[in-house]
Parts: sequence; structure tokens; C-alpha cells
Amino acid sequence: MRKPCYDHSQDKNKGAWSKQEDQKLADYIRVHGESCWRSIPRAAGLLRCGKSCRLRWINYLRPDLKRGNFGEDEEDLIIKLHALLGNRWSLIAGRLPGRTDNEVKNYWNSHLRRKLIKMGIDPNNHRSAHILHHQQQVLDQRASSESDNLVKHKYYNDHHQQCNDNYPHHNLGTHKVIDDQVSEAPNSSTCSDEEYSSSATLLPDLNLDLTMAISPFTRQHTQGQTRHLNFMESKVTTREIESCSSPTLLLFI
DNA sequence: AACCGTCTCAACCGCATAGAG
DNA sequence: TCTCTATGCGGTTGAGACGGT
Repeated sequence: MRKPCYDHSQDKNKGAWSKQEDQKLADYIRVHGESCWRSIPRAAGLLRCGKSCRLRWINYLRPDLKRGNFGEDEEDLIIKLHALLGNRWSLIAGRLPGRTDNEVKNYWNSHLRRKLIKMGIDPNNHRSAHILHHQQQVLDQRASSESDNLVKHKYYNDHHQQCNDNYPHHNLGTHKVIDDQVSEAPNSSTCSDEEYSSSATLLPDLNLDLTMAISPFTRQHTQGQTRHLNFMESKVTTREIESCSSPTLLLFI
């Protein structure tokens, strides 16, 4: 049986950190560095669990943290990255020097989400809400009368183009197969190889290289045979994409 | 001044994953 | 290959701050 992450059976402190606790932790880490969080509380004389110490250090005590309000450029970057990565806060925070994943997540939930909603943009998929509604209606009608998925795809792409036109600021491109959270292609199995390679297109203003790759894990195929896929494979075929339920997004920094 | 609703953000929690043995 | 432990991540919670009535 796995031990609980937070063991409060030994009179561990909970809640807000006191200045003395902060001081103890900061002093300890300055001398000994960040290693083995589990042992740090005892070594530093703190009645906290290791996880709590790690969180406190990363989110508050780290000397390289940038405190204060987010700048416009930071907001802009968060929105763009969220459009690409979804709620991968640690990845997003990694592109914002001095910001933590917790900080970015909180800022998104308290400010940016609302800001996008006010602008008529769905913060979940970064699409214009009224256009999305209209497109969905059209899509539903067509889907009910035609079974051809290519039709859906055309509408999806047209719609996406329209969103980009309406909100060029976000430069969303057509990253429909980057990730199951980010992309919402009606049916990715209809994409051509060319379309998949376009999903690896760079976003020049972000200086990001977004490359499709299949997860390194061995995947079971329906026929029962096992196939090993190369982790760094950047050119993947439609068939491989089909066999992969969760394509991995790689960020090369 | 008191109450209430909303907002913000630090901290908690549980799950996933990496890595060691 | 399997099991176990430590760490990392993202969703959620709750206390305190703040503004409106």
C-alpha cells in the first residue's frame, strides 16, 4: 500500500507558511541545494512534508522568481501557448522566465480566461464563440446528411481560417493534430500526410518548434501485434497517427 | 459599520510517471 | 519485468482581501 502524499498523522503543519518556516527552508536549500525533498523537512527542522516544501520553494522562495503583475507581452505569450498546449502549465511557465506553473495557471483562471470570454473567444479552444456556434450548426446539418468525413474537414479548416482572420493576433494556424486537448479535428483519420507535416509548422513569432512524434511507448495493435515506434520520428504516416490515440507534442527549446 | 458576494492566489490533493532496485 | 518510492503536474479548495450595498 502506497503511503499518502500528505501524511498528517505526525502533527505536520498545514496551511500558510510562517516567516520562520520560510527562512528555515530557504537557508537549508541555499546551503544544501534542492535534493531529496522527502528528507528536507526533517533536515531543515520543519514540520512539513517534502511535497509541501518543494511547492513552497518553487512557487515562492526561489530567488529567480519574478514577482508582480504580468506584462502585456507575457499575457500574449500565455494566450498563444495555451492555444497550442492547452492546460500544460509547466510547459507554458517554462517559456516565461521567473514565472511558475501555479502562477500562470492562477493568472489564466482569474484574468485571461475572462478576458477571452469578454472578447467573444472560447478560452477552451481559442475560437470565436459565435462563429463556433454557427459552424457547429452547419456541421451538424451536413454530418447528418453526409457521412463523408472530408466534408467535415473542409468545414473545420474553413472555420479555422475564419478564426485566424478574426483574431490574427493569436496566429493559431491549423494545428489540429498536435494534441488531443489542443486539437479538435472532427476526424483526424482523414488527414493526409501533408496535413500532418503542416501540423509541425513552426510558429515564427514564438520561436517554437512544434513537432509531431509518436509516443515512445510500445502500443498494442488491434491484431495483437506489437510495434515499436521511434521517439524522435518527425515524419509520421496517417496510419501511424491513426494507431496512436495520444500523439506527443515535443517542444524543442 | 456590518454584511455579503466576488476575486485572488497559496496550498492541498490525488494521479501519473520516472527511475531505482 | 515487476514493485516501490520520490517527484512532478494539474485540478481544486479555502482563507483573506476587496468592493459594493
